[in-house]
This record gives sequence, structure tokens and C-alpha cells, in this order.
Amino acid sequence: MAAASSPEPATTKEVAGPVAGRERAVQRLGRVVEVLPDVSGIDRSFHYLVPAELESAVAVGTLVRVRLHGRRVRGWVIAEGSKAALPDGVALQPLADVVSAGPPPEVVALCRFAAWRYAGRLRPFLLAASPERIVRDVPAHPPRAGGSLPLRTAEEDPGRNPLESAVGRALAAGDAVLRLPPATLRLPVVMAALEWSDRHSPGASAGSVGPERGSALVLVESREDAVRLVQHLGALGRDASLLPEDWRAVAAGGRVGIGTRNAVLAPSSPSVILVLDAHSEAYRSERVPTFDARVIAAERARRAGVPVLYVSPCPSVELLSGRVLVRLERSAERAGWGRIGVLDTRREDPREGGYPSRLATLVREALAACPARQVVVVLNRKGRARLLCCPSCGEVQRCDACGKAMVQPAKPAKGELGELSCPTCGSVRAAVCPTCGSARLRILRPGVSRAREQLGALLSLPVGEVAGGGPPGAGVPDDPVLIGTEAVLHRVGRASMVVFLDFDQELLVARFRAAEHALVLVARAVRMVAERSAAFPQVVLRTSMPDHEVVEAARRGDPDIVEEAERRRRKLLALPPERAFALVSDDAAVAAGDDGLPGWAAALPSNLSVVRAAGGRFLVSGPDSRLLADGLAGLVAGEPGGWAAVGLRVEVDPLDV
DNA sequence: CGGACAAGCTGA
DNA sequence: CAGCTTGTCCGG
Repeated sequence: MAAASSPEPATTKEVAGPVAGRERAVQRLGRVVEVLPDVSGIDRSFHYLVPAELESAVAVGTLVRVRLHGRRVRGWVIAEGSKAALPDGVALQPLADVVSAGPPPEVVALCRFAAWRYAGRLRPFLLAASPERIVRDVPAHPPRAGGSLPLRTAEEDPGRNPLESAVGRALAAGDAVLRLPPATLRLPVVMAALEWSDRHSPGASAGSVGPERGSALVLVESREDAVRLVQHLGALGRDASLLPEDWRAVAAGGRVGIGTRNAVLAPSSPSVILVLDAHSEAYRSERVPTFDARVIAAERARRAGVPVLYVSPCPSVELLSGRVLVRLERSAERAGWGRIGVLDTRREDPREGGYPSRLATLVREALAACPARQVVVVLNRKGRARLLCCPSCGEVQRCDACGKAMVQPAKPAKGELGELSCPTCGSVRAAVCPTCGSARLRILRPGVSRAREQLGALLSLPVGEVAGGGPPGAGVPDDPVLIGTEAVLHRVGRASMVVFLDFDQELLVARFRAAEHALVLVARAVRMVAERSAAFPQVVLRTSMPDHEVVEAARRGDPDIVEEAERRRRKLLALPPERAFALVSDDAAVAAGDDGLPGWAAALPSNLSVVRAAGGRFLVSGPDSRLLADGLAGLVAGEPGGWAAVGLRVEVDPLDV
């Protein structure tokens, strides 16, 4: 069919005939669209004709039903197409139906950016950008002036409070991090940003009548935060929509859309994007594609010409990289971290055994000063004991199979020896020293359940254990003292005091983001303890490294201390943001078992490097994320089946390298 | 992903 | 060699 491959003439006279002629006219004149099937095994698009009766309902982003290889599947219109681009001899089929409204064209474009940036398929992003349930009647998107928002260089009104002025300065900068200490309430920050957006929205002018309101997209770290914020804004007369369920309202022009990381793909045209608790790892998707909503938010803001503001008490160096940092005055920021106490384990009397009496004094003070609240103790070690040794011969209890230190998951029943298990290979043996046969093992590193017993004895108070998982607040015991792993910081709302029983553990974790993560934990703890004027330290760090930069930063309420150290370290070791990384899993290479580099490595551009990493994966790195993404995109460029066909799984910006 | 079709295996 | 399983290919 030679006609199919020749370009369409601009006009055609072939309009005669009532039925067959009309069919033919559609064939010749009809609109062609590119459709990406919503099928996980297909990573490519196909062309379809738009039948006249669906003409007005089909736009880029629309969810449609098509016939593909004999089955009817859902898919997204991802572009306008043309027959000219098709290979010879393919007969176009019409779209079978329109299923639902989908993301607006700008968001489809943003999804394409995300798929490129994270070397993944388009489908998961389009899914995240689409409504959960079918939406049939969305009013057409009101065209909004984009790209021309006047960004002022300085906030002109000096009469407002420091918080409002800081928000104003940060928004005026376009892409900024606003560092606010953990005790800061978030609602006034959001309100200040919304009011700024009202004043700077394209429709706002001195002569306009009635409240002219800008629209906003607000990202929060958890579902609970989103629900709460929608309620609070509603109470203040702001029309706020919860994503993803209020997708339709947001698509129809709802003023404030609020949600977690997927909300960055909301179907709105925000005049400001706000990311709260921007240090939170919840903004990263743990599944491939491992996108980061903060990165997509920045790109969205850049494309729309609107400001994006990241709010955090302790922003990471990656977040700060290339952005303006706005902070409060030193004294105000320091005050917002409260009083941080330090217990130096090097000064503890070993004869006291377990925990120092000073700890008991602090806990009792806190309970007396604030009887309505609990004291929360954090120990990031599950089970009863993570390291045991034999007191008679001094042997550390190791696994016979793999040599790793054995752990004791639970307290032995009365009269029983109990069991040790290996955290690496899972093998189990009785809690008896294999060298000398002693059944009395000493716990060198207690886990949560042993620490609970010890604390109960020290304080003569009931101590409850909080297990991880489940919604916040559910299943939290009402004992005066609670202990758990860092999950307690998410499960318990308020506390009179938070004690990190072994802060060394957070400081010594062998991950390159350990220091920043440790400060995030302290910030979370500070937020749980509300009374700012309390005379006792509200957050207590028990550590053998009181001079460590994280302890110092927390005490002085100055995250600069961690940030400077971290930035130096990243530079020295060429870690992000100095370089960009991706972990590539190649099942075929692992199966083949050769120890060289796989074939695709040679196809990467010379500005990227590849080394073997643990677990049969490959660590690809490049000078920046753009060059990395371009290089990785080259791996599928010539492949019609896309990522589905190449058999590689790419994790861009991995948490650990 | 899942249908189509081809090549391989089994039992009479 | 029918009838079934298993594998590979490919979609407009």
C-alpha cells in the first residue's frame, strides 16, 4: 500500500459517498494518535485512528481502549501521530473506546521526562498520573499563563513576621530550600506560601474584585499528613483536595492539591509547588523506576515557570545542590531545636551495668514535668540481643555456616536454653557456647526486648514495646515509657522526652547518607516533644561520640555543621551530588556467570563508567544525572521493545552505592 | 502481558 | 501422528 507511506495531501476531494465514502475519508483525513498500551510487558506505542464520534473526547493523556494483537487493552494517548511515520503495509485500526480522562498533556510530557531521568518505562508514571477510578467528565483545562510568572528578587513588604518573610524570600528565589527548625508548625508555612501565590498569581491585580487565588500543589511525606493538611486548610476556608482520590476536582481546577509523592503528577496547573519535610525518604519510590518526587517537582516547576519550595529542618546536600538556601536567624533556628541532652557512654560506670542512673533521673524528671505524655526510647535493634559472647571463654557467638554474629530473637522460656539465629543465612542453634559448653551467654548489644527488661528494672516503671508496621497511633501501649526501633518516631504522635539509647549505632551505619539520616531522626524526635520552655532536655542522645558533627549540629540547632562535613566527604569520595549513579541489574549476565563487563557496558558513552557491584549488579556513574540518563537511554534507543525487551533493571540514584 | 504458532515429547 | 506441553515471537 504505497499510498499509506506517502505524506497526506493538504486537501483531498475524496468526500463523496454516504457510508463507504465516509469510511474512506476517515482513512485518508482521520486523526492518528500514538497509544501506549497499559500492559506491563509492552514498552512501546502503536498508532490508531481516531473515529469521528470520539474526536472531541480524545486528547493527549486520554485513557482509551484499543485492539492489540487480538485483545482489547487499555492505553494512553501519548502523542498526536501521523500515518506518514508508519512502516509500509500496516493497516491502522480505530480506537475502540474512550475509557477515562487522563493526565493533561504537560503531565504526559513530565512523565516522559521522569521515564528518561530514571531510565524506566513510561507506563508506571502514567499510571501514577491517572485517576484511580474512571473519570468521564472533566471540564477542559482552563488555559493558564505559564512561563511568565514575575519572580521578584526581594520580598517587598517588610512588615510581616519572620516566617512569612522567609517564605516570601524563598518563593521569590524560584527554586529554594527553606530551612525551618523541627519545632516549626507547618500550617502557617503552607498558608504563607498560598497567600504569596494569591498575590503573585497571573490573575491577581490591584483592581481585581473578590479573592483571586493562585493554585498550589503541596507534597507531604505521609498519607496522614495529607489528610490532616486538607482538613486544616478547609477549616481556614481554603479549598483543598486530597490526592489521589480528588483527582477529578484537581483536574477541574481545584485550587490546592495535596498528596504524597505521586501527587507530583497531579492533573493541575499549580502556580506554586511546595514540598514539606523535603528531607524525607518517602519522596523516593523504592520500586523501579526509583523516581524521586522532589526531582520531578523541580522539573515541573521549571517547565511551568513557577516557584518550587522545599521545606525541611535538615535538608540533604543533594537537595541543597544548585538551590538557594533560606533560613531563619541563628537564634530562632537554634530555639526551634529545643534542648538536646547528651549522655556520654565513656563516662558511665561499668559497675552500674546496663544503663546509667542519670538516664533514670532524666526520665523521671520528664514524666513529672509532663505527666500526660510518654517518654519514648529509641533503639534501632530488633529482637532481644544482636551480639552475644561467652563470659567464661570470651568467644563471640558466630554462625557455623557463614561466620556472622548470631542474634537472639526472643527471651528463652523458663528453664530452656533458648535459640540463636543467624541474620544472614537463617541457620538456628541452641544458645550454648560451642567452644566451652557454657549456657550463660552475656549480651553485648541488647535489642529492643532486652533493653525493655533492663529499663523496666532501672526505672521501676512499666515499659511498653512498640512494634513497627501498622498505622500511626494504632497498637501503642499506654505505659509511661515506650521503647521501639526508629519506627516509634512514626507510630507515636507526642512525647515528653525522646531518648536515643544507642545513638552511636546511627552514627556508625556504613551508608553514605548515615550522618544526614541520624540528624533526620533527631529532628523527628524534636517535633514529638512540644513544650519549648521545658527545663529538662527533651531529646537525649546516648553516645560515645559527643563531639561527632551530628551530635554537635543537634545540640546547637545548626544543620550547617553536618552539611559542611557531608559536602566535603561527598566531594572527596566523588559521591552524589558530585557524580550521578545508577545500579543496573542484568539477569542474563548473572546467569552467564562471566566476570567481565556485559556487552551493553561497551555501548555506553565514554563519559560514563561501569564497575561490578555486589549482588551481580553493575554500578554505572557519570558526571551528572543528565549525562547519566542520556547514556542509559542509549541502551534502549535502537530497541523497538524498549526497556521491556532489553532485560535490564535500572535503579537510578540508589540509596547506597 | 498474553495470543499465535512452531518445535518437542509422549503414548498408542 | 493426534494431543499435549514448552518456547519464542510480536503487537499499529
